[in-house]
Amino acid sequence: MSEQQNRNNRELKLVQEELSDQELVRLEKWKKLQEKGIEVFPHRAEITHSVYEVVRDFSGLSREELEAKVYRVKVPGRIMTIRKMGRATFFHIANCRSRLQVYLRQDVVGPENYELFDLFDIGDVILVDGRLFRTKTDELTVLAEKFSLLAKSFHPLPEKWHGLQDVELRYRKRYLDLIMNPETSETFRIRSQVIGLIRKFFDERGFMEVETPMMQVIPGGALARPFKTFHNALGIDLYLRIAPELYLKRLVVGGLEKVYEINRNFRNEGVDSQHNPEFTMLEFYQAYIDYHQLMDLTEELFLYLVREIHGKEECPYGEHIISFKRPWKRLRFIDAVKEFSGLAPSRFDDPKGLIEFAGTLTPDKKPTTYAKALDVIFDKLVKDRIVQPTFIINPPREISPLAKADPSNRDEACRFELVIAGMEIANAFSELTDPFEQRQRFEEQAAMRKTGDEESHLVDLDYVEALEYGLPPTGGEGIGIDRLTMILANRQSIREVILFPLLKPR
RNA sequence: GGCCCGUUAGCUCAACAGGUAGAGCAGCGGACUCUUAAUCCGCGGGUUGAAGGUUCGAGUCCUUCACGGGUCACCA
Repeated sequence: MSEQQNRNNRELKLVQEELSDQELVRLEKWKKLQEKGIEVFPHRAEITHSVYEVVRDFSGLSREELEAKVYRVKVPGRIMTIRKMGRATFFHIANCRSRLQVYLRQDVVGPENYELFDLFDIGDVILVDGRLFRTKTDELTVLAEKFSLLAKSFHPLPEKWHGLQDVELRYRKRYLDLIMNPETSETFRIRSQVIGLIRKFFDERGFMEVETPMMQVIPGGALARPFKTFHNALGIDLYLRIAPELYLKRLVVGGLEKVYEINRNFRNEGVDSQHNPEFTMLEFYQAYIDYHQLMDLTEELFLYLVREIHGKEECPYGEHIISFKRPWKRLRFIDAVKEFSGLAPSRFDDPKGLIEFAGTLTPDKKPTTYAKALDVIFDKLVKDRIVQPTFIINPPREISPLAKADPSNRDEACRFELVIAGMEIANAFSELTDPFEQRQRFEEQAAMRKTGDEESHLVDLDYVEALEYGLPPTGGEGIGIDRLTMILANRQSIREVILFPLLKPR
């Protein structure tokens, strides 16, 4: 049996079992194309430009320039619109970035080829071979001399004017979202830029990019519930990492004085517009600096990103304009709470009363200590009110088990959180390097765990042992890439900056 | 997990107070060689998310379930 017959006998069955009239029509067109001996899914295409490249490289040319010289292109793209007018047809092809008009004339391609185009649909990917010109309305257009099919599309595309609006469909079939909605591909282009620029920034400063375990025996470095899995051959429980922190600091002990990692973390917690179970984190560590120097470095990094991406030192976010001009506000945690919580100053002299008040804000998990009460108040009442980039410095030591205590006030940590648009974007500290103190802090955390605090830190003696070999003074910081991208791409939900956010299967 | 909202043609949306499920785009047929949300004439397309219930009659009211969005709780 020849390959051709084989193909014709293959059952025409799409994943979706009940087909609409439009899908049946497309299957019929596919059959007709095969009968004509046309390769519906060819192996390769000889192209000279992408749609984007045509638009980028030739938009500057005038009608006269395009007439004076022949600019020939072989450009692939997906058919997005078709306007047929008898023996001439205009249509647009697109890639994820740009659109290009094509002019098809019967007298140029011949009656047979012109008729063949009737078997092509909106959504098909085709190759157009022709020369560039400008229409009388001055639109850059390819006058097609040849065209061929690169892939048949068996389903109709969403509506051309409104695009794909259904949020659930946009996430489940992200490819349709990318085809139909230019804002979506623009968002992910920004995300890619953010990550590329971060690499450039740190590489230029002599940092080494590393990868540390995603599967860990003791999930440490943050306070969150982990995902659990099992390794068959070793017969041990493993956890997907909630943070790379403790491994990166082991590397600094090993003499890698400037390291960074951009990778996924996994936290088994709720899903909302700021949380996805897997999310991307940048963590970097630099020996011999403290958290004040980290603030300077952070300002430099963000300023670099926003300049490269937006060409200025600010960007819009929702109703706001976020300005990254230096220096950013540096506000002590306790002062932030006192200033923005709306509570009378005297209430902070009554720890018991404050703990009780904080308990009313989180009835499911009431704080037990003054430090935790302040943390709750900060989260519930303060964070949302901070819009411009602000370093919240020196939070309570008790909620910072991996940070150095401030020598001038042992109750505070040498740590900051960076808040922008009400979101925690970064978290950084002068790393706790004293193995004895680290062990004691772990044990305090273990005690809290016994009293039912599931999110206290686990004791990691292997890590303490690494500290016993000597970790030099080190500044370390984590930056949430998804949230950072939300800010820079002006998107209000984390699902808008993650290509395939977690959804329940249908 | 709690509460609120949503789910109608391939897509975007209508459908009063319970009374024959509609439009635009897309599709099909026809006209049209500079159109661009092309235009003009004609046609087809629905188990109204699922299952029950109330009613003479349910897209609409009630119950349960599924998925999604918002919000609160947990977390970054």
